[in-house]
Amino acid sequence: MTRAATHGNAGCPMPPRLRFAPSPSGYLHIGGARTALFNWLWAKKQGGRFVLRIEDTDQDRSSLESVRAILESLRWLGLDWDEGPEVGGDCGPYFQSERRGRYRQLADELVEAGKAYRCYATKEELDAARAALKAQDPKAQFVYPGWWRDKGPADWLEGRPFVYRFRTPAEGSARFEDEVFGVVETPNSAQQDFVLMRSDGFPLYNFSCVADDHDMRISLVGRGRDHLGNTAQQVLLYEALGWEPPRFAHLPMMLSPKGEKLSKRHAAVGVMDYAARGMTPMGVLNYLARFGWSHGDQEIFSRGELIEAFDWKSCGRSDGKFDEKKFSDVAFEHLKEPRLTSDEDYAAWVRPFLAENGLTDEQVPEGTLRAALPTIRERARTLVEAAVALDYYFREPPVVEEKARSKFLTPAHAPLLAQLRQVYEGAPRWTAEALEARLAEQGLEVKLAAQPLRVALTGRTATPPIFDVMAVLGRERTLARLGRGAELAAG
RNA sequence: GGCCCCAUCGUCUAGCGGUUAGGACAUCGGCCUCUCACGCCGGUAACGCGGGUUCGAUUCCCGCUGGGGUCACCA
Repeated sequence: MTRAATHGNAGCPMPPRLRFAPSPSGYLHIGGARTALFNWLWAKKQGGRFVLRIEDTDQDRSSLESVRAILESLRWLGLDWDEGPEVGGDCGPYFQSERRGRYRQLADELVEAGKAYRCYATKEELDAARAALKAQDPKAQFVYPGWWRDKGPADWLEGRPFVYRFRTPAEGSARFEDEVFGVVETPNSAQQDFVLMRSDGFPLYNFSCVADDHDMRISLVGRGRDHLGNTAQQVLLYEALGWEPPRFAHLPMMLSPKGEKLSKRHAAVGVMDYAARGMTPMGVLNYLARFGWSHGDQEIFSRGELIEAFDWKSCGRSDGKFDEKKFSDVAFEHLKEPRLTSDEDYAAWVRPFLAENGLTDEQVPEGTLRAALPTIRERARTLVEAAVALDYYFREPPVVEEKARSKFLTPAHAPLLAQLRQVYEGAPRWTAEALEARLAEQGLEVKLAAQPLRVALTGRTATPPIFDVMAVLGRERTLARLGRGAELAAG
């Protein structure tokens, strides 16, 4: 039994509950996807539950459109959630905007217990104080002066808007043991009386996060290191509310190649951008998994292997830089290996890209597609490239590149092409080996015949081994294309 | 600036006191070859600096430097 599997005061082993809690203020980017992945992996490995919660407490930045985009990305990645939007669960609602009553109730309880207080200072007053301080000392850091810290109900300005502030203990410190970073301790003196709820009744992150993680019985919170500092405040809140905190696991951050915080400015960072580029979900997941986590020297993992091998203890602690080349290579590895992407899955993944190029499903028989895949797997780094590589197998007639034609389909090649057509018309067996052998039997050299043959059959100078191509095309289409090639060559 | 975190090839990383410091990507040679790829073989390339501890530090401790995060009525 692992520590993480133990939760609750009875010490009885319970399946862990993990969560991913994005704020719907844009699409899902790869950093967020990695956070979701690690939590998902641990839930799968431990037989726990993976909860999806939408942190839409910032009205200005949240949108339903973003919620849809995030759900779409998670589904594409195959990171299914056991509880959350569209699937429900016992701990709902899973949108924070629908849980405001609970936050208000908890905030009032904290006030009653003397752990929080109402602060009637207006934004204007605060801004003025901030400005005054800056005027005196531009480098000074403004902290809330505590105007309402020691006041009580008798001082409340009924009818006026107010925020709830946490009464941070003057002494002591917040301490927790992170699964990745170990013991982290922050003195309370470094903390000011932070706001719990805004005057419009919406909670702030640190408050709603604690309330929901508790109410949703989350046993381990895995998130980015940018939240490491927030954890101290949250630990203080758990103490004030008399709750046992969950375990925490912070992940080192994924930075841009230049070492800056990753953002839209750095090429593609959205999960669906990579889907559009023709990567598979596992290609993306594999790269993300190996970022800040390792398992000996193993680089490539299937979904099952990832679940089997994942462990918070094997996560690193230092931030890393995103590397497009490595990402591309990992994604390629997944396309190349039938062990990682079966022919069946590959066919299903590549069809939309073929369709994008104007090849309808009727033009792409499943049997031919499956037969063609082994010939292009090691030649296509993405599904976009795969669709290009597969094109001539299905397009009738195939597109003939001008440079290829002018080099290998000239009048001088016409007799050879005509001869090749005859040679293969009489071929008794139609397998790659037999087709290659037939050439020598008829006194023709592979070296001399290959390129004209290739261009006549595919319209290109670079393709899989030409006899493999012929085997996939079949006798009828091969002979037809040879005939057409001979005609083109003759002019 | 306060608080917190981090530090091995260009990049992702292995290493958990004694290793010729390993792997992967990238890069540079070569081999294979009907083209293009794949694959294979080989090369270049790293422990930030200074103190300790120790018979011995990449590894443990301290300082420095460097990088990052966070200090909102954002998350």
